[in-house]
Amino acid sequence: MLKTRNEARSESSPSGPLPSGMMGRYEFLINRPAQRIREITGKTLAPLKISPKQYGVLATLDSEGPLSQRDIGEMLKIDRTTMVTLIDGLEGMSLLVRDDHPKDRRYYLLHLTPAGKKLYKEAHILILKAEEEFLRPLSKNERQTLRESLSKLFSHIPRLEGGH
Amino acid sequence: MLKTRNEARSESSPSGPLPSGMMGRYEFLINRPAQRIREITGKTLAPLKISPKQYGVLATLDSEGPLSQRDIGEMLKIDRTTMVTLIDGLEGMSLLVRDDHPKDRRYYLLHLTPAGKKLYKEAHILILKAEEEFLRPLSKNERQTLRESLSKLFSHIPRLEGGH
DNA sequence: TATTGTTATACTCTATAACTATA
DNA sequence: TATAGTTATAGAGTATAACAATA
Repeated sequence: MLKTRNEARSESSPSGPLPSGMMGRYEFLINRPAQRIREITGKTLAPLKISPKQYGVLATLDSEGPLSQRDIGEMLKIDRTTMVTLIDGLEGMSLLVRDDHPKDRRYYLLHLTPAGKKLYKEAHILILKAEEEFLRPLSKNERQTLRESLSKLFSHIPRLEGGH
Repeated sequence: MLKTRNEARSESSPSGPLPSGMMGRYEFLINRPAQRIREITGKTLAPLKISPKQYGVLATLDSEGPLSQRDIGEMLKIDRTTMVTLIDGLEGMSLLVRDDHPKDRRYYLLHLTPAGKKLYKEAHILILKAEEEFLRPLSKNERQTLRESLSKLFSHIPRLEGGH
């Protein structure tokens, strides 16, 4: 009996034996690659001591900053209370500063420090390598088509679904 | 200032303003749709009082059963200890039974009860509707291409990455 | 009264360690 | 010594509620 199972395991796909009843399910097909790229991204960024979410904050400030914590949270779909810890970490590493807003003292204007911009650039290069590793099974054409389909799915997700 | 932000929010995509620095990142593009289909699937199955993971167990047993808890866990990448609670729930709803294995008393052979098969069929229909809702932005061709690309990514994920 | 940021707390999900019974 | 299942526990991640300062 053990032998039977080992035979089934022996030389199938790298992911091991898969239930045929699940192979057609999009939720199944999309979630494991999603988990996989989260893993790869997390490991890739680990040497820089930032998390994938923190990379997202840096990238957002680099392209859109300065922004308030709320603004970033809305863009990246990260809760206000989660943002606090995230920004605390980045501020502690001197990658960004919390500037007072001149007109409305309720919120900050976050912007990257020179060190923050520098680290973001390094992180960006690592992220591209992580993507390359993730996408390795796909041709250039397949990658482009995948990106377009994911973008369509992404942009049709309603905001505030069960929201705050 | 608030006005500026509200303008930026006013009539963009349903997902709201997005950071241009993140729009090209596959991790970003894949994870939100992945989270979205988890949400849809969870809500869709809620009336049947089963979770998406439990649906996975039912589907796996329907197509591959009988199996041990370990077998199912390996196929669906669910930890042994998580399996216990999952199976407890399904057994409590009389959707499956834990039969003793005739040769090796260390493990069970799980198989669906008639009620389990019936509920699985109902759940399957709901799942197809959930997928339809999720995939609505894509044409038939795009859906097929997406499935193929995700399948390739899926099947190239190495087993036991940081594993047990 | 509403909003930004903060803190404390709770909850969900999952994994780790230790145990049992079997092999 | 190894494996299937179980239990208790701990951890990561995130959300909820209440609060302070400000508008």
